[in-house]
Amino acid sequence: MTGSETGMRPGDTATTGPRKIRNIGELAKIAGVSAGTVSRALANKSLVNAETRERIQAIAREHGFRPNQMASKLRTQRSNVIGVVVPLGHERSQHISDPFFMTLLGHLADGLTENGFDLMLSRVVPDSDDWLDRIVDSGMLEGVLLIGQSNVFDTIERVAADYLPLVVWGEHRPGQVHCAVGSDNRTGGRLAAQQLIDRGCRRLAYLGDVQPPEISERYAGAQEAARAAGLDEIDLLSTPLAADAMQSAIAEHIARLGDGIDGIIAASDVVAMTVIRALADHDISVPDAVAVVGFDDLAIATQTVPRLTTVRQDIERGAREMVDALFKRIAGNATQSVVMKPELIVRDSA
Amino acid sequence: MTGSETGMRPGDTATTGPRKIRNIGELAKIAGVSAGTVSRALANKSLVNAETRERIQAIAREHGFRPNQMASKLRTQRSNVIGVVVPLGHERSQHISDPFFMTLLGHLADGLTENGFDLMLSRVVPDSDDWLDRIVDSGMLEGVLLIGQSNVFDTIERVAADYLPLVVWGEHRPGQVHCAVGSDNRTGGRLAAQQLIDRGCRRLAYLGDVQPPEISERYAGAQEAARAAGLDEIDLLSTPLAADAMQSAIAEHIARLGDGIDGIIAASDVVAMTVIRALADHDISVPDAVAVVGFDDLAIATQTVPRLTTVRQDIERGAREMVDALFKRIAGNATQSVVMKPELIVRDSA
DNA sequence: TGATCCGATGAAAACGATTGCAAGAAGCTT
DNA sequence: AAGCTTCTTGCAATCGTTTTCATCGGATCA
Repeated sequence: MTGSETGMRPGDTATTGPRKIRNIGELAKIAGVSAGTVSRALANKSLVNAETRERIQAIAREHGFRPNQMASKLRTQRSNVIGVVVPLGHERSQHISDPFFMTLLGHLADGLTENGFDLMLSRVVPDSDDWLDRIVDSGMLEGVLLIGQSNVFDTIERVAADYLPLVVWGEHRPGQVHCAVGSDNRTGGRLAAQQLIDRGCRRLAYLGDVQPPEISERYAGAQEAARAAGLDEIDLLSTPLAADAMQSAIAEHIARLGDGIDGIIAASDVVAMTVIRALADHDISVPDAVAVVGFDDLAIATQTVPRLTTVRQDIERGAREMVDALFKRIAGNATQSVVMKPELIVRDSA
Repeated sequence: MTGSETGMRPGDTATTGPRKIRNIGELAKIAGVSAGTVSRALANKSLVNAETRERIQAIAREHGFRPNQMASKLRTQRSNVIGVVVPLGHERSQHISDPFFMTLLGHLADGLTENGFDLMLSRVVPDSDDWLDRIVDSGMLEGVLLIGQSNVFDTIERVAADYLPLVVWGEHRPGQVHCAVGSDNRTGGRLAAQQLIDRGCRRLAYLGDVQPPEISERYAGAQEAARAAGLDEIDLLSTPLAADAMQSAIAEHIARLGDGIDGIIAASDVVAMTVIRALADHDISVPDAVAVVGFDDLAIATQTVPRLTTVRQDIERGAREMVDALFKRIAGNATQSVVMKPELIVRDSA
């Protein structure tokens, strides 16, 4: 591409030496003005004469000079950085490679960059109990987005009590302090179970880890539906959500499935996919012998064989809601939690 | 939920007022020492008397005070932040939700946090041609990891010429300036094709987007194997790598597959999975009628039906190599590119 | 003509930590 | 008792911007 052979910066002309400008003061000297003027010129403030402004910007461009952000952030007390934090409370290795999380992260990244914010990513193993405090008053972040409540709901509540610009993906419990964005998981769980019941399943099992509130609500919802239909209690086959551990756990569950289970509710699409794979290992046909419902409606849900019947969360909208709420809170206005209606998507697995 | 009603910070005692300490100077006043001493005490320097050090730390803990990072970073000229950048050159919407990328990102996050670095994530649509310059001399980053060369190889070369702490995931071309970590994609492509040839396939197709060097090398490698075996040229069925566009493109390719193609080489596992799904739509059995080989060996490769035969890249090791190389470069030592040997993993799809 | 006002610029004070240097106190040596 | 370390600590400069306030020339107004 242009200039790649000479190693020039994009704005370098052949005439000017590439001597680096280290700070606004040096540039000021070259331009024959004061540092203040340079600062204003580079920020495109109208206070400086249009002509000098352009001259200064030209010099900056030629030398590939960009003002030091750290100094700027320090002076203005605004970092334009949002922390996106994944608490790995119940599972050390989960999540960051989890497609659901990735999808959400992608949309968050879009929303934040559109608004001129950078995104600082942290995976945290919440040990010391002030993990969130450390993040919140590191002085680097304008706001924090938390992905999932994991098993640290109470910590979140405590911190949210004095820290406004915090928005969490997860469940909203009545009376909770922190602003959460998420789906109505209980309804979602009910939808999943109902679909199985409607297609004639009589004995259901739930595969997931009920530590995170989102997941346990889904289980509770499913349980409600089963009860309402006069079915037996839904078996809870506890399943870690981290990819590797999940796989073996599910394999075991399926291996000793036996006793007449004909419908499986999976805590997520990833679990559902793994379940289907495990069932295939035992030559159990889906959905004929056992029907399977997922949760999330990720991109992969349409790519499995058979395609997943699943409860859809609108992740893109969720990301938008999180970003919106965060900006309102940064501006100083509290916001309500957002609970989105989940939707059952019927495909082939149930 | 401890303390959530009173809004106390974790270390607050009941006796001290929760009056916030704003900076090191105020803390110094409270402790009856100078700011310098506080700074040293909080940094655990041995120069301060052990007793005063503890006293100062105790006060800090009580008031939940943490020194302002921006000021610290400005003064020390070290940010302890690494930029992880995804250039979306050829496809605006790809990647960040791409499981391969996510997996790599997860391992990078681990490697960086273990070393006490934060991770700043950017998706960039390289338009203005100084996108990378902007990132590199934003003054916020100690180093940059680039995920994928996309179609911006030349820009990377130009910037890498004067910016040492830059490591890229991707292909290493002979004589290239920038340090890349990646697989031997040509060999990988050859392995994939050879597997198909060995099991008797006679007419092969390649599904992928050949703009990114990694991908085009895989195609080239496959082509070599086909040629060596005396087969026809491998059809290149151009396929975008962004999830949504990919799906429809693949559906179309498969729909008019017809003419005797019996082996498909997919640019990635995600492509392979989508292909298998599309084949199922046409009741074409895998691997009997058409065999499919993927690339990456992601977690999903073992979960599909049938399981993917694929060319494995060791992503975890790749992340480690990237982080190691970056740290060496931050320390001022140039590093060589790392080209990892790919490995064929035979499962059920070919 | 003198009083205002305006637009453009410079000087200097923040922002909040870190750190080299110097100095004071103690302890030791001779 | 003078001279030397050895510890601790304070002072003040520094990192590089941003922004308030003052200034100054020139234009406008009465």
